[in-house]
Amino acid sequence: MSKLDKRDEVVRAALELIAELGFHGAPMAMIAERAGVGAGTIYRYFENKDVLITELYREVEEKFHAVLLEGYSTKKPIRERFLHLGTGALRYFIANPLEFRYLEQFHNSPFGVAHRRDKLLGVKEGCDVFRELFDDGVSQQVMKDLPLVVLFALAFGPVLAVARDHILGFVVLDDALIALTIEACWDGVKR
Amino acid sequence: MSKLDKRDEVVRAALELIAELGFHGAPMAMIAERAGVGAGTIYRYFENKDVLITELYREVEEKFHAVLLEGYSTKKPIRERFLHLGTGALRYFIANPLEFRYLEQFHNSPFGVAHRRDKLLGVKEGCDVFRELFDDGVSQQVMKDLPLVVLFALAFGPVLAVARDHILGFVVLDDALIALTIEACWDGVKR
DNA sequence: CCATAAAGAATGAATGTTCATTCCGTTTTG
DNA sequence: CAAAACGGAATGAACATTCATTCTTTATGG
Repeated sequence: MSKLDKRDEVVRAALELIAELGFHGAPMAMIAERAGVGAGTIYRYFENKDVLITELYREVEEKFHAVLLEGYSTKKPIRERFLHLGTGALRYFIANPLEFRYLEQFHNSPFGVAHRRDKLLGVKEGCDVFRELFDDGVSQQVMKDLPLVVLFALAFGPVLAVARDHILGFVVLDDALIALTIEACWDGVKR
Repeated sequence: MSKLDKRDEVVRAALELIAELGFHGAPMAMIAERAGVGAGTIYRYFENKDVLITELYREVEEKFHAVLLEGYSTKKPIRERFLHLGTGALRYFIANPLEFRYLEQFHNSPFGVAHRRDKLLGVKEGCDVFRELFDDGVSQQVMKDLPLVVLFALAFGPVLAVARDHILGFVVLDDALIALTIEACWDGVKR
């Protein structure tokens, strides 16, 4: 196994175990075993568990943003852009439950709050796509005149909630239902 | 301090510390100290930490439901009922940030998933108020014809999201903004 | 009404466990 | 062969829980 393979195995194992068991349910020894690696080896690639967690978050988020922005254009009309991002996000979460659960774990943790603060105050790439969409929507009078944060909640609160419910098996979201759900989110933000 | 006082102090301390620091950031010793009580004393009232956590959840949820149902009547029109529950919930969360954070902690934990499953399958009092509202809304063709779970997500996903943002200081929700937010949620579920 | 004993409650130091991290002998690589 | 990578036992800190002891309340008898 090459050097990079090992790092990847650690990251994969951490994703699987933390998504399923949470940060505190997934000890380093367990991650090492799942990765087929000695416990000490993890520390050759990550200074400590916090760094592993944060780095893994970065990778998961980056991959998510990349997929989301495929075929996205700020030239298209607001509504179309909104539906693109909404269905894209929901589809992605459903297709990648481990990533979704990991992102949720991260957001509902001390890590998450700090990170969120950075995102809203400073400018983090990926976030400005949303900010831009909502800014445009408001200034073009297509969306309700509400604070950015509220529009964000109206748009993505339901997406996260249904993704969770789908992954936990409380509902089955097929393509038709995904489309209807995102349309309903649009009804929430549109003027 | 009487017997009941001591139990109450433990519950209060646990609420404060767990809301702020999470289940894993709030050791029993710390809860005991904050409660002004010996570490062993907690175990006279709660078999172990899990029981304390679950029992505290029960109490917090019960209080929340009681407040929510003040002045609520299933006789009123759907929209009015929806706005009552929505604004009621949002106001309550904003006025009681500790309770809100605690509920969030609980939901995003292994405890929470089991609890949620029970709620959706079996019938837990308090939950049927929502179920009934959405059932009525759909059958009277006032709401979109979507699965209960999706309607629930559309209605309360945004409420939880903005409550979180308000409590973390990312937005200030006054009465006017609360009303606008819940109206927007209504736009999401209404036909 | 007091003295005394029994029961109940409370305490916090001690225990055992779990875990992140380190250390050092071994293996692989270049 | 030297250097880097690796493994996994060893270490020490943090934590939930226990339990022998102390304190408080209540009951009893004179």
